[in-house]
Amino acid sequence: MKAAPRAESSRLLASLRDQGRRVTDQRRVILEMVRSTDTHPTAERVYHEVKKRVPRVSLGTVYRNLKLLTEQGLLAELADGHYTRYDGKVGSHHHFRCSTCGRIFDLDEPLDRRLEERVASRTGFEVRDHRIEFFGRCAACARSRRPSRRQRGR
Amino acid sequence: MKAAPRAESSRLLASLRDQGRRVTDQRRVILEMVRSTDTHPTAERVYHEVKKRVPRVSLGTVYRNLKLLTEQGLLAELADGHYTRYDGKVGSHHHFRCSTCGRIFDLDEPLDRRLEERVASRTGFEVRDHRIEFFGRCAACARSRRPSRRQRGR
DNA sequence: TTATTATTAGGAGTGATTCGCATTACTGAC
DNA sequence: GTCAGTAATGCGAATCACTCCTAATAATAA
Repeated sequence: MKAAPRAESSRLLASLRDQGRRVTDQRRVILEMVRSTDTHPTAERVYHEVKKRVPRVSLGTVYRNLKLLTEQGLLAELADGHYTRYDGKVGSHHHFRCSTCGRIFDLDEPLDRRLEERVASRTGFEVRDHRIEFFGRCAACARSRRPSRRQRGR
Repeated sequence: MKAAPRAESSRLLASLRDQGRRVTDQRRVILEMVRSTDTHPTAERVYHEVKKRVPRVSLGTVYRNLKLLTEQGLLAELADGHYTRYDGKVGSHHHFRCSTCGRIFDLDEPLDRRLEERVASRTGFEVRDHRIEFFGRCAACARSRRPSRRQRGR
């Protein structure tokens, strides 16, 4: 887990306080945890990580706060079949999903807004955003011919 | 529901038979139902539609067959938060998701394979496919300012 | 410090999906 | 056509991610 962008997280949490919400340890640590990694963790995984710093935290609290933080735009959700994954990187970006090990990688491929305009003019829809999901095998899995680490794990 | 592409479905089911699976009414009707619509139905919705033609069908059978047909590549799955949706259009194509009414529309925007090559060369991953998801409001919802039909429905 | 009230822990509840198993019904061999 | 073998079904029970309820706790404002 990379160094947590604490200052940035504090600023974000301050915006919560302005809306009458409170800043608890649980809430702060959950936000920092998700923002400090690019592994798109599930709620269960966030729970286990947060528990290391806040041992009394409950799973329900993790779910509740992930939901709240997502609603507030501080986190993003990623539907992944059985689980919901959370993404600390809130701005538009693309993903690569390894079909062997199941990991999801961030890509820094630039967004092409012209795509949105084209779809908008062809369909008459209001297009606000788009996201590309690439599929295949990540470098590690391609090399080993076996799932490299955790298999389709959380 | 559009006219079902029966002949085509039969051909697909024949490929199942070659693998030692059997072609039952339930299986055939489920495949035809999903392939005959572009509404990306949930299992529950498939169940209700199929029941009209095969009244004794059970929900478990619908789930079992949707899964099987997906594994055989005759259908595709679409993770949609709470539900799994099914797509009878198996080839690569893009989607537009209306954030007001929740409907998912097929787009005929062409695939740009150069994107895949670019990601592959930048990351060292084996890129096999990609899919773009556009977000916004569909024409009907944009017009009415209210969810136009079923709200985030199945 | 105190009052107010959002938040929490923990457990019960929910809802989509899967599983187990007795029964049914394709299919191929005779 | 009959029969054996076995895939598939129906139905209820089980699973599992997630949400909800409630009494207890703790952040905040005065």
